[in-house]
Amino acid sequence: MSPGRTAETGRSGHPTIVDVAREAGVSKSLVSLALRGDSRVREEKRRAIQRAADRLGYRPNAVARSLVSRRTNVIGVMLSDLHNQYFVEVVDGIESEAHAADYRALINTGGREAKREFDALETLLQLRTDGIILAGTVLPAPRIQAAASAVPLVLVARNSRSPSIDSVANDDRMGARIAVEHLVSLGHRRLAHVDGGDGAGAQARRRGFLEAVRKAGIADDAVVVRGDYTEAGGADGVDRLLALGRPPTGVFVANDLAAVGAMHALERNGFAVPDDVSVVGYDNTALADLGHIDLTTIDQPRRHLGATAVRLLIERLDDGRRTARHVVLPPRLVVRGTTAAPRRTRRSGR
Amino acid sequence: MSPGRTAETGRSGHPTIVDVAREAGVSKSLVSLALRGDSRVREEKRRAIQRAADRLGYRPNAVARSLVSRRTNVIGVMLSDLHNQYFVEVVDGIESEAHAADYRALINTGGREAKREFDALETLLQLRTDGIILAGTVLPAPRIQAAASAVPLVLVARNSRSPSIDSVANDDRMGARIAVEHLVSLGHRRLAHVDGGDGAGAQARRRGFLEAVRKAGIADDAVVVRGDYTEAGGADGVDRLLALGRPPTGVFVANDLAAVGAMHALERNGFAVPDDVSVVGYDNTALADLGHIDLTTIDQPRRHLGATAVRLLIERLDDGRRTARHVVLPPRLVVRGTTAAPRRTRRSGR
DNA sequence: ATGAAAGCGCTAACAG
DNA sequence: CTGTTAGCGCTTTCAT
Repeated sequence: MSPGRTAETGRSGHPTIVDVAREAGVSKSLVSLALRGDSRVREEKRRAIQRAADRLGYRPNAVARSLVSRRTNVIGVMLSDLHNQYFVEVVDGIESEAHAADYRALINTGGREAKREFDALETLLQLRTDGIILAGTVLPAPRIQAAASAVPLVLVARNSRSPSIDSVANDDRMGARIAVEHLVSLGHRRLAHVDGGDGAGAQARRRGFLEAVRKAGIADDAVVVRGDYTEAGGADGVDRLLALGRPPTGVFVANDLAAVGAMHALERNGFAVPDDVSVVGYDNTALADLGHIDLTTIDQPRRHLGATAVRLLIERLDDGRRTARHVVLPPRLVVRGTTAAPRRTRRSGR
Repeated sequence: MSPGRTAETGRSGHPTIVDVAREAGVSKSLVSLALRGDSRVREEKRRAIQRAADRLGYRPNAVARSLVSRRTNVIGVMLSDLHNQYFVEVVDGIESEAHAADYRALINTGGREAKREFDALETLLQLRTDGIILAGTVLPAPRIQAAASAVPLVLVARNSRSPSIDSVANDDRMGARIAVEHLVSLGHRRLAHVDGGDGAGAQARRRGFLEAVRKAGIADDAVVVRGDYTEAGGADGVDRLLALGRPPTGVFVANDLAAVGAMHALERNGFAVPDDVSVVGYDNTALADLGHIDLTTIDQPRRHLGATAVRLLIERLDDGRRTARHVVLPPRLVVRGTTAAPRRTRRSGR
């Protein structure tokens, strides 16, 4: 059907470098050099070879190329969970940085199940990806350690206990402190934290909250209730909080999704946000930016997190770094409509 | 450091089949057979070889294996945009179905930019993935056609014009009809549609809306205004709608995100949802299920869409199908809190 | 049941 | 500048 499809192309269907060589009347090594733009091939020949390749619809076989060059030029990314909006932007950062360094990123997910995550990681390992990024994994440390001994590996959003593995994370403790400081500066003195249970970073956020209220001298009026990173977790946390009596005027919730649940529960119980209670979330996901929600939250530099992970890999791959690095990126406050001064403090005119 | 790391492992770092053969005192072909569980290898030998492999930490090199077997056992997935929650669940379906058929799925994204999508697709092609799934791509038809001539390929959420390419999609027209029928059955007679511009499936949804209002005999009171698949698009659409005067009592918005924007705009203009105006979205994303939002919407069987795409691929890969198939999956209504009978029709007691 | 040899498509010395 | 020769790590006849 298509023109120029007359040449034989081997039984695999795809034309190979040998087909191109025959078509152009040169040796296959010359084709190899020419196609990769080697300077010692005469321009005229190079063009002729390129034309022959185009005529045949030749496409380099990355598999064969990788086998001999011993590098795939791909960075494998194992994501625990794509449903978490958070990781999507991390991936953005990974892809653009990888692209800039002439690597491609290939993604895999494990759905927060150790077994599936293990398979996903193993796949990447067998594929001989040049480096691996593990984002938000629930894999046990020894497994990660073992993988890291076979290929450069960096952990995103999980502090590596073993100091030998590269990692890049957000400073969750600082983020929690910033949230509290914001509420305090608004005049709030009675604060609560609906925590993230044992989700990633939840412990650090809890600790940051505690530190900050202590520093502000309002620790006696502060309370932490259990929650998790889901909408229901946030709502339940608020219910638990309200059952304690003496409701706070400001609530810091472990993440945005839970904060939305918390707001809903608050309103259901007759508390207006932010008039009666101010709410601060964490992560600055797309959710927080919805007009309906308009949530004050703590932003993590997600794209930057992803880009940094790639850079760490490349430092090992191309620059020969051998010792581990642990990068911690600072979060930042994004003020929206769910925080305001507490009622009793507000001036009537405003 | 680690025990058993004394054996030589070739200069590439990873032990190979040859290392295992030497360690076990057999030939490399026997190792190859044994490791893949071939029945003509004596059980005793098989175990000895397996032990040798474990001792060395041998891990098969998928690159080498693919080169000779001419298959990679991977399905490449090019996703236009991970930010769209919609695709995430499609991926779930893809991954689980692929896994069940002993394939792995590797994902790539193109960010809705033709240039980047092209690169992503080319990467998958050079990697010689056994099949390719294109989900929500903006790539021009000829490009897709060309790729499809090199490898089995299926389109998700985009009807292939060229009847030679497999596709699986949602019946958007039917979905729109169902939305209208729901509103009509509630008693609404004055309907509007904030459309999705030229987003994927937007045209079909618009057409379905028009068909349904015609069939219900309320076409004269129906209006379509332009919007797009974003929150702002939905809000702007409502503004445009209200500017027309004579507001509708029911609005069908092109997707959930835009519906949220529409609701916000409606409320900003003093219309209560659903008391004054009912709103129906499309896609049934996680957003719609939030307590705060609680949006009536049309559900697409997303996981099923993804799983079907994999099945279509496998039919070609393993069952030798040669002619194209176009699968269309039916959507379904999910009633939540944003739809109710129009005010003037409601009985006072209720 | 096991081993020897050939070769997948490509790159990389090494010669001319 | 260009062609020849070896492999990369693995599977696969084909002998034994």
